[in-house]
Amino acid sequence: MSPTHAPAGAARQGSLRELNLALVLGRIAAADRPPSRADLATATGLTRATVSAVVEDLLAGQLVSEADPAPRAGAGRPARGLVLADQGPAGLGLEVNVDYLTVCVVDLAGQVRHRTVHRADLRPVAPADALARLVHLAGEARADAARQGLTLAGAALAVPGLVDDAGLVRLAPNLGWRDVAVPELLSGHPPLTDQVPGVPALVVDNEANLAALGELHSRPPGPASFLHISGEVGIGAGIVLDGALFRGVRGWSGEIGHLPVHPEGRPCRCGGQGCLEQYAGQEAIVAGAGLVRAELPADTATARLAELAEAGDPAALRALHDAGTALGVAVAGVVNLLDLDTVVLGGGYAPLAPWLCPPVLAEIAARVLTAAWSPVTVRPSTLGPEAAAVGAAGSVVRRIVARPAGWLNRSA
Amino acid sequence: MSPTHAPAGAARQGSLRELNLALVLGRIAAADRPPSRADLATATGLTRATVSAVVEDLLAGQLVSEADPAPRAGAGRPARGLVLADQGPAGLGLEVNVDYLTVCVVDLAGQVRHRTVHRADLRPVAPADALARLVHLAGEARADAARQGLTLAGAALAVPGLVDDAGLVRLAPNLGWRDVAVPELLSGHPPLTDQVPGVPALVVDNEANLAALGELHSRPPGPASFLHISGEVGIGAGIVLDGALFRGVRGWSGEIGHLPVHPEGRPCRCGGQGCLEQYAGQEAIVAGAGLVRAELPADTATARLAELAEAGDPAALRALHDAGTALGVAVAGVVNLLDLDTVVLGGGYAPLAPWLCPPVLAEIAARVLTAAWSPVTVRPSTLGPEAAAVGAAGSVVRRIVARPAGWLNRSA
DNA sequence: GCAAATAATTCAATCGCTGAACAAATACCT
DNA sequence: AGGTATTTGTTCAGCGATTGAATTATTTGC
Repeated sequence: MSPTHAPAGAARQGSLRELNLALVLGRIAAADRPPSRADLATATGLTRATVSAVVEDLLAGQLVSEADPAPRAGAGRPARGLVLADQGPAGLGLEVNVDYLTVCVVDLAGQVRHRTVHRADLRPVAPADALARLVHLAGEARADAARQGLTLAGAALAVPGLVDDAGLVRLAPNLGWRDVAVPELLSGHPPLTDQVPGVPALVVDNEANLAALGELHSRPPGPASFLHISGEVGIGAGIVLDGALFRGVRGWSGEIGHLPVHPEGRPCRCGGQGCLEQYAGQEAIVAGAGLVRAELPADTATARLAELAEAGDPAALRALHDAGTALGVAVAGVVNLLDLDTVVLGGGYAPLAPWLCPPVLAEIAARVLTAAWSPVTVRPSTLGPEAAAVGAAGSVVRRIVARPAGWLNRSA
Repeated sequence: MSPTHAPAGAARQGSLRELNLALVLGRIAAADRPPSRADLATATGLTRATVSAVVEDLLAGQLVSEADPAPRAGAGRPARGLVLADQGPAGLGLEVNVDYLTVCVVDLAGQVRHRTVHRADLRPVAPADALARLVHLAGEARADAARQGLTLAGAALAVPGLVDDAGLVRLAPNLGWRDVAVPELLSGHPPLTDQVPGVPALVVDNEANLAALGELHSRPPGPASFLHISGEVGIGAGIVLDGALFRGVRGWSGEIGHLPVHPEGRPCRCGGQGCLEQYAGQEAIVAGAGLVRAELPADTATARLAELAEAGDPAALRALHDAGTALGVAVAGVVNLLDLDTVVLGGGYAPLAPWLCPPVLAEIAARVLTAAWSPVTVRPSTLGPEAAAVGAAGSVVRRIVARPAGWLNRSA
């Protein structure tokens, strides 16, 4: 079952065009300046004739459009720049979290073209009702997208929990969800998006995974391999290796919160002992800072911590240092194992990064075998709290960019 | 820098044939019975005409050969079975370790066609001299291969240490090597193998990585994602994800030996504290069992431990249990992070597996969040102590199977 | 206003896959 | 024993996609 990089299927005549469509479109997407057909020809190694034919297909399919001629020095016929279309396919990103619902639409270029955040405590809400609200918001988003000339080609939903390949949410502890079959609950509602071959109608994935994807495709493009840690009540990690999210054998990778950092330490609700979550989770930091969590709305806990730390509160500083140290121990292990050079602190960790990074870096320096030769960067996420929803929508459009043939053949 | 799965280069006319050569050859390699051209056509989705043309190329290039017609029930013209050629390209595998040198030749089918083990204490030998001995053994291997109709198409060298992309051994502590530029030291010697386009003349890699590759390609084929742990004096891991070795950003992945298992515990020679190696490395087990390591040749320490454990020696059993527990803590963290379902104990751990597996499994059961839904298998390596050399040679032939066009175009 | 330069398109040639017809070789049936 | 059904493998015209050279298009510099 492991042909080791052998091509997936038969290479027929049409595969050539599919590959070159993806190649050319990928170059247009990756370029920092609208390239001309001639630029693309030299960049890809194809002839200008082929590039022209490929671009014609892409133009007809509303995947790219011609930009105004970029000013260029020297003689010669001016080039016509090609950019990703701002009309055409777009991705729908959804997120259910403890205290908000988010819906957003991202176009091919990665621009957020629509965004709704609906604040509400979702814990007492039944999953079916929460999803119904989401469907309503998604309907509005779709209408707004249509007004802007965008077609929703697929959707992705971020959930703070363990998700199955089939979209079954096995366990989302902080949301109180257990064995929630999302596709099934959605089957009574109108479809969220149009149907496009090669693009799944709805992908359900872990919030941390999708946030990592958002980071991967943010501008400027991040590194191809990194660890993205979302610190909320639980701690999740998205692992991006060689430009692709690594989901694990069953799609449950990234449970860094249950990495043992003190094997004989505090018992954890997972049944283990000394898990990272017990030392660097939101509750642990809040308690360490002497705050009473019950008095704080969940979404303001980290803001309050940042305030206190900013003001020099010793208990808060101490709590953040301890959490950073525990996090650093776990991260050092991961870096030793995977040889990553970048760690991104996201979610609730992002605003606390100024206080978390130093102890994390200290542990890395002390514990990573190769730290002397290859420095490890630890930095906060560049995306805001909606990273997961944006990453979800982005994963849809990245799929179209990576394999545009499906979109182009949608009506045929 | 992250085109996210975009094809590497331009898809020209010839790419089609290259892809289909790889597709068909991969099927032949993966089949458990010699397939006919018709079988391949249905399996790949290509037409029989195309398969015939592709197979003709493969036959001409000595990559496959026709087997005697396999007996088949029913009417019809008998099929001609296709098997990987036992003459043609082969891979050269080399290993330098503390107390032996190994050279072996593996053919396309994965059969070991030549093997030499040269026992000697390599620690007092200068790297250049050790490599010179290896070159001599490789020359004999090449001659033997030629007598068997095999052409060496590339070589891979396993080293117990951190290796650079360029073949620079940064650090091999137990061997006493530091910044050894292997390709440079070899440049004065005659070439180890023939030159084949697309196959590097010599790959230098970590022993644990290559042992994991050996496991991946062993018969019967293992899972596509697993963790292979080589327990020697140091502890190294090879991480195989989706059928490919994950080498990390700089090629230094797998340093599981320095995963912190007791962050405030015993100091480690890496500068950290409480690294796994201090609790589950060979020295720790030997000391825990009350043995004096200096009195044992390095290569007999594990054999002696296994003897004692077999005999029920309490100190040995206790030492193995403690080591297994520490190993289990580390493995549980890795499984939580990567969601792997198989862990292979190799190297010095293989003979000790009967005593190590139970505590490892116990820690996994207690600490892995998803253990209830997805059992994790922990088993000893099926390959012997020469796993790394065999894996090294195998990596060469797998590369040819994965991209046969290079071999076929070698003379053109 | 003309030549040089660069961009993009057109077109015959070529390569490799497809699909159908055909040839080859065996088992089953009468 | 002979004929038919069945399956394997090959041959060949057709076609889609890329190539490379020639051609057209559009601008700068002299």
